[in-house]
Amino acid sequence: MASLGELERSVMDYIWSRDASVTAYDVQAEIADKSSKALAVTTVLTVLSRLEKKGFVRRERSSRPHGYVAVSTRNDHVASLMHEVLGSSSDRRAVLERFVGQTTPDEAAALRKMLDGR
Amino acid sequence: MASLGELERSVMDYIWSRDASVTAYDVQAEIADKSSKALAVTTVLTVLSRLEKKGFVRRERSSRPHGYVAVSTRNDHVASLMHEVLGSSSDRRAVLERFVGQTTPDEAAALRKMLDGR
DNA sequence: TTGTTGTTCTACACTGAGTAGAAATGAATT
DNA sequence: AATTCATTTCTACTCAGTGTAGAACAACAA
Repeated sequence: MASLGELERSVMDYIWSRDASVTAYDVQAEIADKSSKALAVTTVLTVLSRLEKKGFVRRERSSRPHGYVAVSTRNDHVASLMHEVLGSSSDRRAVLERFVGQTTPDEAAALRKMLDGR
Repeated sequence: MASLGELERSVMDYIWSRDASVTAYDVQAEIADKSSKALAVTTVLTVLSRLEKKGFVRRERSSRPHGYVAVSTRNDHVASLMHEVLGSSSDRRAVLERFVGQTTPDEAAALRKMLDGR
């Protein structure tokens, strides 16, 4: 799976935090705000293009400053990543064993409740 | 957390599969065998050094062809990775929800059993 | 048609990872 | 001790990915 650089991640974090579509200028402003880093808008556009290529965002070419939206939610993405990591193992059971073993008690409880739902 | 390149991963896979310590020559032979890729032993040594620096292996300098052992088991490592990914989220519950949602029925059953153990 | 705003193309620098030779080191043997 | 062979370290090259942005191009409004 394609992974993200630091700036790419920042951009995705912002896009994930908004559910409407955002423009390069929005992103630029946000980065300037959060990290006191003044990026050229072309830089942001390059990053957004790469994110589109990697399948993280979809671009709306209809509106004039193009709008960008996340393809999947952040939570779905993280969950997928977890499954991907898990899948890299030959013994999934054993890994899950370790995984729940390293889990806090209330998270374990939450997990149990979720599983009961199914 | 430090991640692994493709060759680094192959090397770790091999080291994880053996529980005794291995030498650069062992690794070299294994790679040659598995991937029909003839690597110089210095290449393997470089990779092993990097893995040591990243904390994935420990080096035994006592024996003459140095021995290398994995610092943690593969399963522990994968489980840690999963926790790391999960930790990158702001809403752990929500992610876990998605995670168990994407789980096969028998894996869910296994999970339930593990949780009952605690 | 011209100016303005937004987008694409191209390019450069930096880092991590794959790769390995040259040089240095350690150990065994004569 | 000097020599030789195995092993390790140092250094260096390449390539891809990412951060970065200017120059060139396209779309639109006045």
